[in-house]
Amino acid sequence: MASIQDEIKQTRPFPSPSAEAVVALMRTADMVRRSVASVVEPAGITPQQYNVLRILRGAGEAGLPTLEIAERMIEETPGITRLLDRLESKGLVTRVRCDKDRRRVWCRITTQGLELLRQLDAPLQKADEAALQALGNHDLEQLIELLDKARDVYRRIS
Amino acid sequence: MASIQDEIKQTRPFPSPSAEAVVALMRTADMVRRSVASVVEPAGITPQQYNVLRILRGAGEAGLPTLEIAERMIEETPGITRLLDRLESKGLVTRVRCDKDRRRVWCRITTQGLELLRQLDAPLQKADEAALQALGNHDLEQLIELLDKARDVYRRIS
DNA sequence: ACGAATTACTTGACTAATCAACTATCGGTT
DNA sequence: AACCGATAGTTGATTAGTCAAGTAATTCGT
Repeated sequence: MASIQDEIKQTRPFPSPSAEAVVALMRTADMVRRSVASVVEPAGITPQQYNVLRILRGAGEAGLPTLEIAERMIEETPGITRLLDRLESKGLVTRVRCDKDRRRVWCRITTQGLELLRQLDAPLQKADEAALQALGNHDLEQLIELLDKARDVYRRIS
Repeated sequence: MASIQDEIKQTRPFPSPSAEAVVALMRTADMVRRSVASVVEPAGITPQQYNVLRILRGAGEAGLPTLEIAERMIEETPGITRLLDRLESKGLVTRVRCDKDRRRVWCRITTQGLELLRQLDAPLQKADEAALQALGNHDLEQLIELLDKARDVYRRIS
C-alpha cells in the first residue's frame, strides 16, 4: 500500500463524522463536568456525591436501596458502596438495613444533606446555563433530542 | 423514544432545558467512554493512555513536550507525568530531556506503541460508529456543530 | 548582569475508582 | 426441610487521579 495514503489518513483530522462527534462529545462533557465540579467541590462534595444526594432527594422520605441509587446515577458507578460511606461519614446520608429483606440497605438523605443541596441548587442551575449559554432553547432541544436518540440505540446493546 | 426522565426514573421535571441537556450530555458521554474503554482496555491501556498515544502518533517523529500533550488531551489531565510514566514502563513511549531547553522533556511514541495503535484503529473506528449508529450523517454534523458551539463560548470563560 | 518571575515539569501525600472475590439473605424446587 | 441459584451489598488489593508543594532551568526587567 502507498505510504502517502497512510500519511494522508493519519494527518486528516478525523476518519469519520462518528469519530469527530465522539471527540466533540467527550470534550464538551469534560468542560461541563469541570463547571459542575467548580460549583459543588467548594461545598466539600464531588459531582458524583452531589448526584447521589439529588437522587435521594428525589426519592423522598422512604429513600432508596443502595443498588437502586447506582442504577439512577448519571455515570455508571461500581463504587457506590464507598461513595455512600463517604456521604454517611459526612452526615449527609443515613443507612438502615431493611427488616423485610435483610440483604437490602435503605439510604436516606439527612436534613443536613437537604440543606446542602438547597444551597447548591441556584449556583448549579446557573452553572448549567452558563456552560450551555451559547445554545438557545431551540438548539438545546435539538441537542437533547440528538443525545437521547444516540443513547436509545446504544442502550439496547449494553 | 425514552427520555432521560424515564431513564433515571426522575420524578420531577428538569428545572430548565440547560439542566436536561447537561444530564443528557453526561450520560451519553459516559456510554461512549465505556464503549471506547471496552475496546482499548483489553489491549492493556486506559482510554486516556490511548489518547496520549494517538496524540503522539499525530505529532510524528519529533514527538511533543510533556505539557503540550496535556494541552491536546480530550479531557484535562493534571496527572500527565504519571500517565506518561506508565506508558514508558510499558515500552509504548520514550522520554528524552531536551538539550536546548533542559526544562523540557520530549515524548515520542515507540514502534511498539505504533503497532498497538495500528491494531486498535479498526475496532475503535467501529466502536465510534456503533456508539452513534442511531445518528445519520446529517444528525452527526448537527450534533458536532451544536457541541462545538457550546464549547466555543465556554472556552472564553475558562 | 543580577534577581524576580515564569515555565516545565516532578514528587509526595491523599483520595477515589475498579475488579474480583466474598458474605449474607431470599425465593423457589424437589 | 435442605439445597440451588439469584440478589444485595461489602471488602481487599491494586491502580489511577488530584492537589499542593518543590526543583531546576529560562526569561524578563532594569
